[in-house]
Amino acid sequence: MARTANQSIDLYQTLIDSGLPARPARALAGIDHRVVDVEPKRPFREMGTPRDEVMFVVSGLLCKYKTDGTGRRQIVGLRFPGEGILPSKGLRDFGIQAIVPSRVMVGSAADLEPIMKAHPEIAGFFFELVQRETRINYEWLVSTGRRDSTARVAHLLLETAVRANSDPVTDGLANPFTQQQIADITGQTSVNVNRVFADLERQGLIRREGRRVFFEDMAELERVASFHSEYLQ
Amino acid sequence: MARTANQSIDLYQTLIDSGLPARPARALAGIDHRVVDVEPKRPFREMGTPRDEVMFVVSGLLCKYKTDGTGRRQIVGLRFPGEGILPSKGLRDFGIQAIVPSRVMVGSAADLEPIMKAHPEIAGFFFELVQRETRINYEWLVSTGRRDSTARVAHLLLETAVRANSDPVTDGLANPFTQQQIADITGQTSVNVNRVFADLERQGLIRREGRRVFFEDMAELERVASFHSEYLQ
DNA sequence: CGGTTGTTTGAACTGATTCAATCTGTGTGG
DNA sequence: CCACACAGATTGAATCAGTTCAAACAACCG
Repeated sequence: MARTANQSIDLYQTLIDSGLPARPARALAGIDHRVVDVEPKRPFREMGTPRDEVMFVVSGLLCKYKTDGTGRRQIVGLRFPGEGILPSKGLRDFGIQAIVPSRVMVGSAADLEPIMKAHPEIAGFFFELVQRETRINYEWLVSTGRRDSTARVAHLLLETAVRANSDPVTDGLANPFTQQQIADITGQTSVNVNRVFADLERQGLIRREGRRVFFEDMAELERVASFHSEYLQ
Repeated sequence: MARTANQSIDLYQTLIDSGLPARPARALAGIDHRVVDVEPKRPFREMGTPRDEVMFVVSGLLCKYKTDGTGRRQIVGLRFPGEGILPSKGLRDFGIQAIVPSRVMVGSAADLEPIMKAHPEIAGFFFELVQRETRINYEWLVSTGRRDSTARVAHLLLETAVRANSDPVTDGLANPFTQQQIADITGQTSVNVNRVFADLERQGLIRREGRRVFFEDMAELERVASFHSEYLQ
Protein backbone atom coordinates (compact mmCIF):
# COMPACT_ATOMS: atom_id res chain seq x y z
CA MET A 1 0.00 0.00 0.00
CA ALA A 2 2.47 2.61 -1.16
CA ARG A 3 1.23 6.09 -0.59
CA THR A 4 2.98 9.40 -0.49
CA ALA A 5 1.62 12.64 0.89
CA ASN A 6 2.39 14.20 -2.44
CA GLN A 7 0.17 11.92 -4.49
CA SER A 8 -2.69 12.11 -2.05
CA ILE A 9 -2.56 15.87 -2.18
CA ASP A 10 -2.70 15.71 -5.95
CA LEU A 11 -5.83 13.61 -5.86
CA TYR A 12 -7.38 15.75 -3.15
CA GLN A 13 -6.77 18.88 -5.18
CA THR A 14 -8.15 17.20 -8.27
CA LEU A 15 -11.34 16.27 -6.47
CA ILE A 16 -11.72 19.80 -5.16
CA ASP A 17 -11.20 21.16 -8.65
CA SER A 18 -13.86 18.79 -9.93
CA GLY A 19 -16.33 20.35 -7.51
CA LEU A 20 -16.30 18.03 -4.50
CA PRO A 21 -16.40 19.84 -1.11
CA ALA A 22 -13.32 19.66 1.11
CA ARG A 23 -14.51 17.17 3.74
CA PRO A 24 -15.65 14.38 1.43
CA ALA A 25 -12.66 15.09 -0.85
CA ARG A 26 -10.31 14.55 2.07
CA ALA A 27 -12.08 11.33 3.00
CA LEU A 28 -12.02 10.07 -0.56
CA ALA A 29 -8.38 10.96 -1.17
CA GLY A 30 -7.51 9.32 2.14
CA ILE A 31 -8.94 5.96 1.20
CA ASP A 32 -6.55 3.02 1.49
CA HIS A 33 -5.01 2.60 -1.94
CA ARG A 34 -2.09 1.61 -4.10
CA VAL A 35 -0.47 3.87 -6.63
CA VAL A 36 0.28 1.87 -9.74
CA ASP A 37 2.48 2.79 -12.69
CA VAL A 38 0.91 1.55 -15.88
CA GLU A 39 2.89 1.02 -19.07
CA PRO A 40 1.27 1.39 -22.49
CA LYS A 41 0.88 -1.52 -24.90
CA ARG A 42 0.35 -4.22 -22.32
CA PRO A 43 -3.22 -4.65 -21.00
CA PHE A 44 -3.71 -3.22 -17.53
CA ARG A 45 -7.12 -4.73 -16.78
CA GLU A 46 -8.66 -7.41 -18.97
CA MET A 47 -12.26 -7.63 -20.03
CA GLY A 48 -14.31 -10.01 -17.86
CA THR A 49 -12.57 -9.29 -14.56
CA PRO A 50 -14.55 -8.04 -11.53
CA ARG A 51 -15.28 -4.33 -11.31
CA ASP A 52 -14.47 -4.16 -7.60
CA GLU A 53 -11.97 -1.31 -7.79
CA VAL A 54 -12.09 2.48 -7.76
CA MET A 55 -9.45 4.08 -9.90
CA PHE A 56 -8.38 7.64 -10.38
CA VAL A 57 -5.82 8.69 -12.91
CA VAL A 58 -3.10 10.74 -11.25
CA SER A 59 -1.06 11.37 -14.39
CA GLY A 60 -0.93 10.01 -17.92
CA LEU A 61 -3.86 8.74 -19.94
CA LEU A 62 -5.89 5.52 -19.86
CA CYS A 63 -8.36 4.12 -22.35
CA LYS A 64 -11.23 1.65 -22.11
CA TYR A 65 -11.55 -0.57 -25.17
CA LYS A 66 -13.70 -3.30 -26.58
CA THR A 67 -13.24 -5.71 -29.45
CA ASP A 68 -15.79 -6.63 -32.10
CA GLY A 69 -16.37 -10.16 -33.38
CA THR A 70 -13.54 -10.00 -35.90
CA GLY A 71 -11.00 -8.70 -33.39
CA ARG A 72 -11.08 -5.07 -34.46
CA ARG A 73 -10.52 -2.76 -31.54
CA GLN A 74 -12.70 0.17 -30.59
CA ILE A 75 -11.65 2.54 -27.85
CA VAL A 76 -14.84 3.50 -25.99
CA GLY A 77 -13.54 5.93 -23.42
CA LEU A 78 -10.55 7.91 -22.21
CA ARG A 79 -9.49 8.84 -18.69
CA PHE A 80 -7.40 11.94 -18.23
CA PRO A 81 -5.75 12.90 -14.93
CA GLY A 82 -8.42 13.53 -12.32
CA GLU A 83 -10.89 11.28 -14.06
CA GLY A 84 -11.75 7.92 -12.63
CA ILE A 85 -13.16 4.49 -13.29
CA LEU A 86 -15.82 3.63 -10.74
CA PRO A 87 -16.73 0.18 -9.47
CA SER A 88 -19.96 -1.55 -10.35
CA LYS A 89 -21.69 -4.88 -9.92
CA GLY A 90 -20.74 -7.66 -12.27
CA LEU A 91 -17.77 -8.03 -14.54
CA ARG A 92 -15.94 -5.49 -16.63
CA ASP A 93 -17.15 -5.53 -20.22
CA PHE A 94 -14.13 -3.58 -21.40
CA GLY A 95 -10.38 -3.73 -21.13
CA ILE A 96 -8.22 -0.96 -19.72
CA GLN A 97 -4.90 0.07 -21.16
CA ALA A 98 -2.58 3.04 -20.90
CA ILE A 99 -2.10 5.34 -23.88
CA VAL A 100 1.01 6.88 -22.32
CA PRO A 101 2.89 5.82 -19.19
CA SER A 102 0.44 6.58 -16.39
CA ARG A 103 0.14 6.69 -12.64
CA VAL A 104 -3.13 5.40 -11.28
CA MET A 105 -4.60 5.34 -7.79
CA VAL A 106 -6.36 2.04 -7.18
CA GLY A 107 -8.59 1.41 -4.19
CA SER A 108 -11.07 -1.33 -3.41
CA ALA A 109 -14.82 -0.92 -3.76
CA ALA A 110 -15.22 -2.43 -0.29
CA ASP A 111 -13.20 0.41 1.25
CA LEU A 112 -15.15 2.96 -0.73
CA GLU A 113 -18.56 1.96 0.56
CA PRO A 114 -18.29 3.13 4.19
CA ILE A 115 -16.84 6.43 3.02
CA MET A 116 -19.75 6.94 0.66
CA LYS A 117 -22.14 6.20 3.52
CA ALA A 118 -20.40 8.74 5.74
CA HIS A 119 -20.29 11.38 2.98
CA PRO A 120 -23.48 11.29 0.95
CA GLU A 121 -22.23 14.14 -1.26
CA ILE A 122 -19.85 11.67 -2.87
CA ALA A 123 -22.71 9.79 -4.52
CA GLY A 124 -23.92 12.95 -6.21
CA PHE A 125 -20.36 13.82 -7.17
CA PHE A 126 -19.87 10.42 -8.78
CA PHE A 127 -23.22 10.78 -10.47
CA GLU A 128 -22.15 14.02 -12.12
CA LEU A 129 -18.85 12.44 -13.18
CA VAL A 130 -20.73 9.63 -14.85
CA GLN A 131 -23.12 12.07 -16.49
CA ARG A 132 -20.19 13.92 -18.01
CA GLU A 133 -18.80 10.68 -19.36
CA THR A 134 -22.20 9.91 -20.82
CA ARG A 135 -22.27 13.26 -22.59
CA ILE A 136 -18.83 12.54 -24.04
CA ASN A 137 -20.06 9.13 -25.10
CA TYR A 138 -22.98 10.63 -26.94
CA GLU A 139 -20.66 12.97 -28.74
CA TRP A 140 -18.44 10.06 -29.76
CA LEU A 141 -21.49 8.23 -31.02
CA VAL A 142 -22.35 11.22 -33.20
CA SER A 143 -18.77 11.20 -34.46
CA THR A 144 -18.57 7.54 -35.38
CA GLY A 145 -22.16 7.48 -36.63
CA ARG A 146 -22.52 10.69 -38.57
CA ARG A 147 -19.39 12.78 -38.95
CA ASP A 148 -16.97 12.31 -41.84
CA SER A 149 -13.43 11.24 -41.18
CA THR A 150 -12.04 14.77 -41.08
CA ALA A 151 -14.62 15.94 -38.59
CA ARG A 152 -13.99 12.91 -36.38
CA VAL A 153 -10.30 13.52 -36.09
CA ALA A 154 -10.71 17.27 -35.64
CA HIS A 155 -13.33 16.68 -32.97
CA LEU A 156 -11.08 14.31 -31.08
CA LEU A 157 -8.20 16.78 -31.18
CA LEU A 158 -10.39 19.59 -29.86
CA GLU A 159 -11.84 17.41 -27.13
CA THR A 160 -8.40 16.19 -26.15
CA ALA A 161 -7.08 19.73 -25.89
CA VAL A 162 -9.87 20.66 -23.47
CA ARG A 163 -9.65 17.51 -21.39
CA ALA A 164 -5.87 17.62 -21.25
CA ASN A 165 -6.13 21.25 -20.19
CA SER A 166 -3.64 22.49 -22.77
CA ASP A 167 -3.46 25.64 -24.85
CA PRO A 168 -3.25 24.22 -28.37
CA VAL A 169 -2.86 27.56 -30.13
CA THR A 170 0.30 28.83 -28.45
CA ASP A 171 1.86 25.72 -26.86
CA GLY A 172 0.42 23.17 -29.20
CA LEU A 173 -1.36 20.03 -28.07
CA ALA A 174 0.99 17.30 -26.90
CA ASN A 175 -1.01 14.73 -28.85
CA PRO A 176 -0.68 11.52 -26.85
CA PHE A 177 -2.08 9.21 -29.53
CA THR A 178 -0.53 7.18 -32.29
CA GLN A 179 -2.47 7.36 -35.54
CA GLN A 180 -3.57 3.78 -34.93
CA GLN A 181 -5.08 4.81 -31.59
CA ILE A 182 -6.88 7.73 -33.18
CA ALA A 183 -8.23 5.22 -35.69
CA ASP A 184 -9.38 3.00 -32.83
CA ILE A 185 -11.20 5.92 -31.23
CA THR A 186 -12.76 7.35 -34.36
CA GLY A 187 -13.59 4.03 -36.03
CA GLN A 188 -11.27 4.29 -39.01
CA THR A 189 -7.98 2.87 -40.23
CA SER A 190 -4.62 4.36 -39.38
CA VAL A 191 -3.98 4.89 -43.08
CA ASN A 192 -6.97 7.16 -43.38
CA VAL A 193 -6.17 9.01 -40.17
CA ASN A 194 -2.81 9.78 -41.71
CA ARG A 195 -4.48 11.22 -44.80
CA VAL A 196 -6.86 13.28 -42.70
CA PHE A 197 -3.93 14.76 -40.77
CA ALA A 198 -2.22 15.65 -44.03
CA ASP A 199 -5.46 17.28 -45.26
CA LEU A 200 -5.93 19.29 -42.08
CA GLU A 201 -2.38 20.52 -42.34
CA ARG A 202 -2.67 21.31 -46.08
CA GLN A 203 -5.82 23.33 -45.32
CA GLY A 204 -3.93 25.32 -42.72
CA LEU A 205 -6.12 24.22 -39.81
CA ILE A 206 -3.29 22.59 -37.90
CA ARG A 207 0.48 22.54 -37.95
CA ARG A 208 2.49 19.56 -36.76
CA GLU A 209 5.87 19.34 -35.11
CA GLY A 210 6.42 15.65 -34.51
CA ARG A 211 3.54 14.51 -32.37
CA ARG A 212 2.74 18.02 -31.24
CA VAL A 213 -0.23 19.68 -32.94
CA PHE A 214 -0.77 23.45 -33.14
CA PHE A 215 -4.27 24.66 -33.85
CA GLU A 216 -3.71 27.31 -36.53
CA ASP A 217 -7.34 28.18 -37.13
CA MET A 218 -9.37 27.31 -34.08
CA ALA A 219 -12.66 28.74 -35.36
CA GLU A 220 -12.52 26.86 -38.62
CA LEU A 221 -11.37 23.70 -36.88
CA GLU A 222 -14.34 23.86 -34.54
CA ARG A 223 -16.61 24.45 -37.49
CA VAL A 224 -15.48 21.45 -39.53
CA ALA A 225 -15.62 19.31 -36.36
CA SER A 226 -18.98 20.76 -35.28
CA PHE A 227 -17.34 21.00 -31.88
CA HIS A 228 -19.12 22.80 -29.04
CA SER A 229 -17.26 22.49 -25.79
CA GLU A 230 -20.30 22.74 -23.51
CA TYR A 231 -20.71 18.97 -23.30
CA LEU A 232 -17.39 18.88 -21.45
CA GLN A 233 -19.03 21.13 -18.86
CA MET B 1 -51.05 16.28 -11.84
CA ALA B 2 -53.00 13.40 -13.27
CA ARG B 3 -52.28 10.14 -11.55
CA THR B 4 -54.08 6.85 -11.44
CA ALA B 5 -53.50 4.00 -9.04
CA ASN B 6 -53.02 1.75 -12.01
CA GLN B 7 -50.09 3.64 -13.50
CA SER B 8 -48.37 4.08 -10.17
CA ILE B 9 -48.58 0.37 -9.54
CA ASP B 10 -47.01 -0.23 -12.95
CA LEU B 11 -44.05 1.96 -12.13
CA TYR B 12 -43.73 0.49 -8.65
CA GLN B 13 -43.66 -3.01 -10.08
CA THR B 14 -41.15 -1.96 -12.70
CA LEU B 15 -38.83 -0.54 -10.06
CA ILE B 16 -39.13 -3.72 -8.02
CA ASP B 17 -38.36 -5.78 -11.11
CA SER B 18 -35.31 -3.62 -11.75
CA GLY B 19 -34.00 -4.54 -8.31
CA LEU B 20 -35.05 -1.67 -6.07
CA PRO B 21 -36.31 -2.74 -2.60
CA ALA B 22 -39.98 -2.24 -1.79
CA ARG B 23 -39.76 0.78 0.52
CA PRO B 24 -37.73 3.08 -1.70
CA ALA B 25 -39.65 1.81 -4.73
CA ARG B 26 -42.90 2.82 -3.08
CA ALA B 27 -41.48 6.23 -2.24
CA LEU B 28 -40.16 6.75 -5.74
CA ALA B 29 -43.33 5.62 -7.47
CA GLY B 30 -45.31 7.84 -5.14
CA ILE B 31 -43.49 11.00 -6.13
CA ASP B 32 -45.70 13.83 -7.36
CA HIS B 33 -45.82 13.48 -11.12
CA ARG B 34 -47.67 13.88 -14.38
CA VAL B 35 -48.33 11.06 -16.80
CA VAL B 36 -47.78 12.37 -20.29
CA ASP B 37 -48.75 10.77 -23.58
CA VAL B 38 -46.04 11.41 -26.13
CA GLU B 39 -46.65 11.20 -29.86
CA PRO B 40 -43.89 10.21 -32.27
CA LYS B 41 -42.47 12.55 -34.88
CA ARG B 42 -42.87 15.76 -32.93
CA PRO B 43 -40.05 16.60 -30.49
CA PHE B 44 -40.96 15.93 -26.87
CA ARG B 45 -38.02 17.70 -25.24
CA GLU B 46 -35.68 19.95 -27.19
CA MET B 47 -31.93 20.08 -26.84
CA GLY B 48 -30.75 22.95 -24.62
CA THR B 49 -33.63 22.83 -22.13
CA PRO B 50 -32.98 22.31 -18.39
CA ARG B 51 -32.53 18.76 -17.16
CA ASP B 52 -34.68 19.32 -14.09
CA GLU B 53 -37.04 16.38 -14.60
CA VAL B 54 -37.09 12.69 -13.75
CA MET B 55 -38.79 10.58 -16.36
CA PHE B 56 -39.73 6.94 -16.46
CA VAL B 57 -41.21 5.29 -19.51
CA VAL B 58 -44.42 3.51 -18.60
CA SER B 59 -45.17 2.18 -22.08
CA GLY B 60 -43.92 2.78 -25.58
CA LEU B 61 -40.39 3.75 -26.57
CA LEU B 62 -38.41 7.00 -26.41
CA CYS B 63 -35.14 7.98 -28.01
CA LYS B 64 -32.46 10.53 -27.22
CA TYR B 65 -30.95 12.10 -30.32
CA LYS B 66 -28.32 14.59 -31.35
CA THR B 67 -27.58 16.34 -34.62
CA ASP B 68 -24.18 16.79 -36.24
CA GLY B 69 -23.01 20.00 -37.89
CA THR B 70 -24.71 19.22 -41.19
CA GLY B 71 -28.05 18.37 -39.61
CA ARG B 72 -27.70 14.61 -39.82
CA ARG B 73 -29.43 12.93 -36.92
CA GLN B 74 -27.86 10.34 -34.63
CA ILE B 75 -29.96 8.52 -32.08
CA VAL B 76 -27.74 8.09 -29.01
CA GLY B 77 -30.02 6.18 -26.67
CA LEU B 78 -33.31 4.35 -26.29
CA ARG B 79 -35.64 4.13 -23.33
CA PHE B 80 -37.87 1.10 -23.07
CA PRO B 81 -40.68 0.75 -20.51
CA GLY B 82 -39.23 0.77 -17.02
CA GLU B 83 -36.18 2.72 -18.13
CA GLY B 84 -35.79 6.35 -17.20
CA ILE B 85 -34.11 9.62 -17.95
CA LEU B 86 -32.55 11.09 -14.83
CA PRO B 87 -32.06 14.78 -14.04
CA SER B 88 -28.66 16.42 -13.98
CA LYS B 89 -27.09 19.81 -13.62
CA GLY B 90 -26.98 22.05 -16.67
CA LEU B 91 -28.87 21.82 -19.91
CA ARG B 92 -29.88 18.84 -21.95
CA ASP B 93 -27.41 18.20 -24.76
CA PHE B 94 -29.84 15.91 -26.58
CA GLY B 95 -33.42 15.98 -27.74
CA ILE B 96 -36.06 13.46 -26.72
CA GLN B 97 -38.63 12.03 -29.05
CA ALA B 98 -40.99 9.08 -29.07
CA ILE B 99 -40.40 6.20 -31.47
CA VAL B 100 -43.92 4.88 -30.92
CA PRO B 101 -46.80 6.49 -28.99
CA SER B 102 -45.60 6.39 -25.40
CA ARG B 103 -46.74 7.06 -21.90
CA VAL B 104 -44.17 8.74 -19.70
CA MET B 105 -44.11 9.56 -16.01
CA VAL B 106 -42.59 13.01 -15.48
CA GLY B 107 -41.62 14.32 -12.06
CA SER B 108 -39.51 17.26 -10.97
CA ALA B 109 -35.92 16.94 -9.82
CA ALA B 110 -36.79 19.14 -6.84
CA ASP B 111 -39.35 16.60 -5.61
CA LEU B 112 -36.91 13.78 -6.17
CA GLU B 113 -34.20 15.16 -3.93
CA PRO B 114 -35.85 14.74 -0.51
CA ILE B 115 -36.88 11.23 -1.44
CA MET B 116 -33.33 10.34 -2.38
CA LYS B 117 -32.16 11.75 0.96
CA ALA B 118 -34.73 9.66 2.82
CA HIS B 119 -33.88 6.51 0.84
CA PRO B 120 -30.15 6.31 0.17
CA GLU B 121 -30.62 3.02 -1.73
CA ILE B 122 -32.10 5.02 -4.57
CA ALA B 123 -28.76 6.64 -5.37
CA GLY B 124 -27.15 3.24 -5.80
CA PHE B 125 -30.11 2.05 -7.81
CA PHE B 126 -29.82 5.02 -10.15
CA PHE B 127 -26.10 4.46 -10.37
CA GLU B 128 -26.60 0.90 -11.59
CA LEU B 129 -29.20 2.11 -14.11
CA VAL B 130 -26.71 4.58 -15.50
CA GLN B 131 -23.98 1.94 -15.59
CA ARG B 132 -26.20 -0.29 -17.67
CA GLU B 133 -26.86 2.55 -20.09
CA THR B 134 -23.14 3.15 -20.29
CA ARG B 135 -22.54 -0.50 -21.17
CA ILE B 136 -25.15 -0.21 -23.93
CA ASN B 137 -23.47 2.95 -25.12
CA TYR B 138 -20.12 1.23 -25.38
CA GLU B 139 -21.71 -1.53 -27.40
CA TRP B 140 -23.26 1.04 -29.74
CA LEU B 141 -19.88 2.68 -30.12
CA VAL B 142 -18.39 -0.64 -31.18
CA SER B 143 -21.24 -1.02 -33.65
CA THR B 144 -20.92 2.37 -35.30
CA GLY B 145 -17.13 2.33 -35.10
CA ARG B 146 -16.19 -1.19 -36.08
CA ARG B 147 -19.06 -3.43 -37.18
CA ASP B 148 -20.20 -3.63 -40.80
CA SER B 149 -23.71 -2.60 -41.73
CA THR B 150 -25.16 -6.10 -41.44
CA ALA B 151 -23.73 -6.64 -37.99
CA ARG B 152 -25.01 -3.26 -36.82
CA VAL B 153 -28.57 -3.95 -37.83
CA ALA B 154 -28.51 -7.50 -36.51
CA HIS B 155 -27.05 -6.29 -33.22
CA LEU B 156 -29.74 -3.67 -32.84
CA LEU B 157 -32.48 -6.23 -33.50
CA LEU B 158 -31.05 -8.62 -30.92
CA GLU B 159 -30.64 -5.88 -28.34
CA THR B 160 -34.15 -4.63 -28.99
CA ALA B 161 -35.60 -8.09 -28.53
CA VAL B 162 -33.97 -8.40 -25.11
CA ARG B 163 -34.82 -4.90 -23.93
CA ALA B 164 -38.39 -5.15 -25.20
CA ASN B 165 -38.67 -8.47 -23.42
CA SER B 166 -40.06 -10.29 -26.42
CA ASP B 167 -39.58 -13.82 -27.74
CA PRO B 168 -38.42 -13.14 -31.29
CA VAL B 169 -38.24 -16.78 -32.36
CA THR B 170 -41.85 -17.81 -31.76
CA ASP B 171 -43.78 -14.51 -31.52
CA GLY B 172 -41.46 -12.40 -33.62
CA LEU B 173 -40.11 -9.05 -32.57
CA ALA B 174 -42.61 -6.23 -32.95
CA ASN B 175 -39.94 -4.04 -34.49
CA PRO B 176 -40.86 -0.51 -33.43
CA PHE B 177 -38.47 1.26 -35.80
CA THR B 178 -38.77 2.65 -39.28
CA GLN B 179 -35.77 1.90 -41.46
CA GLN B 180 -34.85 5.56 -41.23
CA GLN B 181 -34.74 5.28 -37.44
CA ILE B 182 -32.58 2.17 -37.62
CA ALA B 183 -30.32 4.18 -39.91
CA ASP B 184 -30.23 6.98 -37.32
CA ILE B 185 -29.25 4.52 -34.62
CA THR B 186 -26.68 2.55 -36.59
CA GLY B 187 -25.17 5.49 -38.46
CA GLN B 188 -26.20 4.53 -41.98
CA THR B 189 -28.74 5.54 -44.59
CA SER B 190 -32.24 4.12 -44.75
CA VAL B 191 -31.49 2.84 -48.26
CA ASN B 192 -28.71 0.68 -46.95
CA VAL B 193 -30.71 -0.52 -43.98
CA ASN B 194 -33.28 -1.71 -46.44
CA ARG B 195 -30.67 -3.69 -48.34
CA VAL B 196 -29.32 -5.19 -45.13
CA PHE B 197 -32.80 -6.36 -44.17
CA ALA B 198 -33.23 -7.95 -47.59
CA ASP B 199 -29.83 -9.65 -47.17
CA LEU B 200 -30.63 -10.98 -43.72
CA GLU B 201 -33.88 -12.38 -45.04
CA ARG B 202 -32.26 -13.89 -48.13
CA GLN B 203 -29.69 -15.59 -45.88
CA GLY B 204 -32.50 -17.09 -43.82
CA LEU B 205 -31.49 -15.34 -40.59
CA ILE B 206 -34.77 -13.47 -40.24
CA ARG B 207 -38.26 -13.58 -41.70
CA ARG B 208 -40.44 -10.49 -41.98
CA GLU B 209 -44.19 -10.10 -41.77
CA GLY B 210 -44.76 -6.39 -42.18
CA ARG B 211 -42.83 -4.71 -39.38
CA ARG B 212 -42.66 -7.91 -37.36
CA VAL B 213 -39.33 -9.75 -37.46
CA PHE B 214 -38.91 -13.45 -36.69
CA PHE B 215 -35.43 -14.63 -35.80
CA GLU B 216 -35.07 -17.79 -37.89
CA ASP B 217 -31.50 -18.62 -36.91
CA MET B 218 -30.74 -17.07 -33.55
CA ALA B 219 -27.26 -18.59 -33.19
CA GLU B 220 -26.09 -17.41 -36.60
CA LEU B 221 -27.69 -14.01 -36.08
CA GLU B 222 -25.82 -13.58 -32.82
CA ARG B 223 -22.65 -14.67 -34.54
CA VAL B 224 -22.81 -12.18 -37.40
CA ALA B 225 -23.76 -9.44 -34.91
CA SER B 226 -21.11 -10.51 -32.38
CA PHE B 227 -23.92 -10.13 -29.86
CA HIS B 228 -23.41 -11.24 -26.26
CA SER B 229 -26.35 -10.36 -24.08
CA GLU B 230 -24.37 -10.02 -20.83
CA TYR B 231 -23.94 -6.28 -21.24
CA LEU B 232 -27.70 -5.96 -20.84
CA GLN B 233 -27.26 -7.64 -17.44
C1' DC C 1 -60.20 8.15 -53.24
C1' DG C 2 -56.13 11.02 -52.52
C1' DG C 3 -52.48 12.10 -49.50
C1' DT C 4 -48.83 10.79 -46.67
C1' DT C 5 -45.38 7.99 -44.87
C1' DG C 6 -42.46 4.28 -45.36
C1' DT C 7 -40.28 0.63 -48.26
C1' DT C 8 -37.96 -1.10 -52.24
C1' DT C 9 -35.02 -0.99 -56.31
C1' DG C 10 -31.48 0.74 -59.79
C1' DA C 11 -27.38 3.21 -61.32
C1' DA C 12 -23.61 6.20 -60.58
C1' DC C 13 -20.49 7.74 -57.47
C1' DT C 14 -17.19 8.35 -53.59
C1' DG C 15 -15.00 8.02 -49.17
C1' DA C 16 -12.62 4.84 -46.87
C1' DT C 17 -10.39 0.28 -46.72
C1' DT C 18 -6.97 -3.00 -47.93
C1' DC C 19 -2.63 -4.44 -49.16
C1' DA C 20 1.91 -3.47 -49.86
C1' DA C 21 5.93 -0.81 -49.99
C1' DT C 22 8.78 2.89 -48.36
C1' DC C 23 10.31 6.29 -45.30
C1' DT C 24 11.56 8.40 -40.70
C1' DG C 25 12.80 8.77 -36.01
C1' DT C 26 14.41 6.66 -31.90
C1' DG C 27 16.67 3.58 -29.12
C1' DT C 28 20.18 -0.24 -28.46
C1' DG C 29 24.25 -2.76 -28.60
C1' DG C 30 28.76 -3.23 -30.41
C1' DC D 1 29.60 6.84 -33.48
C1' DC D 2 27.77 3.57 -36.54
C1' DA D 3 24.79 -0.43 -37.67
C1' DC D 4 20.70 -2.44 -36.88
C1' DA D 5 16.05 -3.10 -35.29
C1' DC D 6 11.61 -1.55 -34.48
C1' DA D 7 7.56 1.24 -34.17
C1' DG D 8 5.12 4.51 -36.32
C1' DA D 9 4.15 7.57 -40.32
C1' DT D 10 3.55 8.14 -45.19
C1' DT D 11 2.32 7.10 -49.94
C1' DG D 12 0.23 4.59 -54.01
C1' DA D 13 -3.02 1.58 -56.41
C1' DA D 14 -6.89 -1.35 -56.50
C1' DT D 15 -11.11 -2.43 -54.53
C1' DC D 16 -15.40 -2.14 -52.09
C1' DA D 17 -19.00 -0.89 -48.79
C1' DG D 18 -22.10 2.36 -48.32
C1' DT D 19 -24.00 6.87 -50.07
C1' DT D 20 -26.60 9.69 -53.14
C1' DC D 21 -30.12 10.67 -56.21
C1' DA D 22 -34.17 9.40 -58.28
C1' DA D 23 -38.08 6.86 -59.11
C1' DA D 24 -41.53 3.36 -58.25
C1' DC D 25 -44.20 0.83 -55.15
C1' DA D 26 -46.95 -0.45 -50.92
C1' DA D 27 -49.52 0.36 -46.80
C1' DC D 28 -52.24 3.06 -44.12
C1' DC D 29 -55.74 6.47 -42.91
C1' DG D 30 -59.11 10.06 -42.74
